[in-house]
Amino acid sequence: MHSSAQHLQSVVRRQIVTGSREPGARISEVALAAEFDVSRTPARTALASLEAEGLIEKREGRGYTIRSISKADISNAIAVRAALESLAAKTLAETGMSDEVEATLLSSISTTESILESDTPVQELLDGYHAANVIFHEAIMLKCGNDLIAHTFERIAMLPLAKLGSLVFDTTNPRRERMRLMVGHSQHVILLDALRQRDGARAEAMMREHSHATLNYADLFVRKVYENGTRTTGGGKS
Amino acid sequence: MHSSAQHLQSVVRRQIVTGSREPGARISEVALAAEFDVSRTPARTALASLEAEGLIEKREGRGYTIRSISKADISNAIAVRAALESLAAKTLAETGMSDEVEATLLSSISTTESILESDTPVQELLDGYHAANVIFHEAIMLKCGNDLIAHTFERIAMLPLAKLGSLVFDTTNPRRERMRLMVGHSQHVILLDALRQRDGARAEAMMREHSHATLNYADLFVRKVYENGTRTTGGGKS
DNA sequence: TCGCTCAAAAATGGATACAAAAAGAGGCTG
DNA sequence: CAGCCTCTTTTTGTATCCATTTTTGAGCGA
Repeated sequence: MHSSAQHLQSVVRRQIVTGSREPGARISEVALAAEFDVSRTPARTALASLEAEGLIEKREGRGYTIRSISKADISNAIAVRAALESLAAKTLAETGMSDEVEATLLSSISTTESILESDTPVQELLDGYHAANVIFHEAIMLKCGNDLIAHTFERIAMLPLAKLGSLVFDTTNPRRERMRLMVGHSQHVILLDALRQRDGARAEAMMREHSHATLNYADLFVRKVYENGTRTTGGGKS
Repeated sequence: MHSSAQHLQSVVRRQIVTGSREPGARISEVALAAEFDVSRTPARTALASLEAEGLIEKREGRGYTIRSISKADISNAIAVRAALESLAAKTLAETGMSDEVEATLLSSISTTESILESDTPVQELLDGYHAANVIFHEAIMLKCGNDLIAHTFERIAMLPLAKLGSLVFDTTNPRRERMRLMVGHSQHVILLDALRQRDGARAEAMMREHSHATLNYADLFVRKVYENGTRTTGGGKS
């Protein structure tokens, strides 16, 4: 089922977000085609798609170059995601969520609650929370009633750290991580309550705060990464 | 300098937004290629780009279909645009605008002010205001310091009525139109003031209100269009 | 030694040919 | 008469070839 072009796109995307491909490096159709032993056609398709995702840039007549992600890019991506997500929360609250969405959110919250209450090791804690977190946020973004939000989000989702799947963790400080996750969990609870009461303003404000926390944390994290080289976990399933 | 693919994309885009192409109709690569007497390669590129813009949808194994734009789609697009634009205003206020941006905004405001004070005919009034309005909003969106906002906006800008160039006017009621434009102008003035004072919260709130007015008006307009068939002006330069 | 020009090589955009897969229509069989 | 199977047509995905444009490098001249 995977066409050659989609396979290329997937592989190169992973190479870019994991840093296998140096930012600023150039990719040409011919080079990519030769590297994967396919013709230029799927290579061209893949590069066009990656450009639409914002991972590479097209230089007129000079091929594509890997975008180098700066601290500002990360902050920008989180800010945009926060704006979209708070709009989604507001919309969903005002239009009312379906029983299905409510069940999904509730299930996610139950999961994170039981995970946080248990005494699991850090890595397992992070993975479990991460999975439930993705479910929670995707349910809101994708089922909020404004399809354009989901559409827009998917277009920019591949930018590192903006993607839901790219939440960053500082495994060197388990206690603090656990606390941070508990705060996030409590915000999920409040969000669900606001959605149930169809309180658009409250849902919007809560989601905004929730995203803002992520931004603050990412900012701190980025500073560490750029200065000390701290590692990340909770990686990039697409 | 326009490549064949870009030309196709531009033409078909116009056909779609002007309604030349029936919503729901199918477009295949071969049909499009034959129609414009080009090969399938640029046709494929153009269709892929149009799909990224959200104007057409890809049905697996069944070609592309023209998306039919509903009232909800228009509201959704305006809501997303409002969220992005208020974020842009906030960002620009907090980071501080360059002298160049300030000059642009001031120039736009001067233009709309002189237009509104003069006694020009309706059509000329609308065209003049429209042009200045586009300059004002684009200056904020594109120069706010968050390039992802501009990038994101460009990806969704083609949805009818969400595009800056697609502001709608009800030419059957000139007095009311003039009043509406004056309100918009006054909001521009306030926005510039907030930006100058680097008051992010005020700039954000004002832009939100400004966009909200557009949404309300568009909602009213859409109702008319769908029920009475009122016409539009101020049309779609791309 | 520096700069200019011209040529060659490479890269992109477009055209076409080929294969595979899927949808539709029509006939065949139970 | 209905359901299924098959053949045809349509459509997509991929490979390759051609042309145009750009870049780079070498050589020559001042």
